[in-house]
Amino acid sequence: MAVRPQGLGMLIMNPVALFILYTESAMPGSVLKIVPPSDFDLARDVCSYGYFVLLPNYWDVKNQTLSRVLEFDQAPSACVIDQRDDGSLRVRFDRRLDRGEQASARVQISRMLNLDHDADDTRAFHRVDKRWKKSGRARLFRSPTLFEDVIKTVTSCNVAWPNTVNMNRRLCEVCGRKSASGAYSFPSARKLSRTRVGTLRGRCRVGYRDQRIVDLAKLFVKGHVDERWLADEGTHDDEVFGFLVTLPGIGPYAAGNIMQLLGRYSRLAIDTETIRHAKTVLGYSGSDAQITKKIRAHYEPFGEHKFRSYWFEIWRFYEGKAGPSHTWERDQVSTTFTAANL
DNA sequence: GGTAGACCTGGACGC
DNA sequence: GCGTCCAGGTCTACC
Repeated sequence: MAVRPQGLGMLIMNPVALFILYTESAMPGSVLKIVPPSDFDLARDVCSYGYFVLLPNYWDVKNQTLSRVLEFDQAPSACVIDQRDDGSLRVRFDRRLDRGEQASARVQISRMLNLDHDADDTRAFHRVDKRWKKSGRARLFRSPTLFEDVIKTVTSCNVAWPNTVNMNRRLCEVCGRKSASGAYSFPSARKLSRTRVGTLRGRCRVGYRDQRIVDLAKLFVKGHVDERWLADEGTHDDEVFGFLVTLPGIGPYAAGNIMQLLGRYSRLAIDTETIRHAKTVLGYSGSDAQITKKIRAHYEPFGEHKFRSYWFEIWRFYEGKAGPSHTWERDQVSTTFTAANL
């Protein structure tokens, strides 16, 4: 990959740019090759959900690569992921990984890119909703860990999108660990379980979410959130939803969103954005309660896939306003992401 | 079961 | 530059 010249001023102003230049000009670390399912498309499948613009994720529009820092027991490591002409993924790290770390990296990347979701899953979705067959959309981007997905969801509740962007940036900068290339990881559950609520409020600006984030982290550390059970096909969606709403800071919207991040698409995550979508795109009117009822009826035919049908409708609306999502510059998207701003 | 108000931040707005 | 208002989902108290 070619080294792209960048000004020193940009490096000073933008630590992510520093990371990109470093990783593209000198990759002293491990390189992994991952063979994804045949229908996987890095640009389309990364740029499919808003979390791809939240730190520590960084989508490099020019190079069409995903960069971020992954957490390992000993030390974090930054990586850059690109897709080769043969469809395989190349993952370059900023330091050498031992065998255990390489195995962990594969698990984290597989979760993040939804690589367990194979072509059969895609076909099943497209049989129910043919609108996305041509584009191939079926996967939704997520985090390397369920914990990060849960915290990102909590930081997206009751705030405008720019605040969510800032909270995640500060969580990484204040509580994350620095990689060899200078970029920060997303803080682990263990780290946040030991972080003072005053730090979260004062430095990360998470507001009243401070205690809830610490409590959530403690639940993860103590093993009270069993991802294996939550992701198990034998566990009914109602059981998962019922458990999630017992977690601090998780209400009906957040639980519905976490369910899709677990690969369970049978429920909607209805928020003000959904209502806006229903009014402006679907043409519904009435009180919020009436509109919510219409929304549920509208997506009911999509059954087990209804969240994806709903989400890709919203995503198409955003792309209609702002262009293809793989061309969205993070700083631009940080301030103009919701339909209210588009 | 339904509803009202508090929680907290940051942007928009008026002065 | 300052003060005020508002949006956003969850939680708690109350009816």
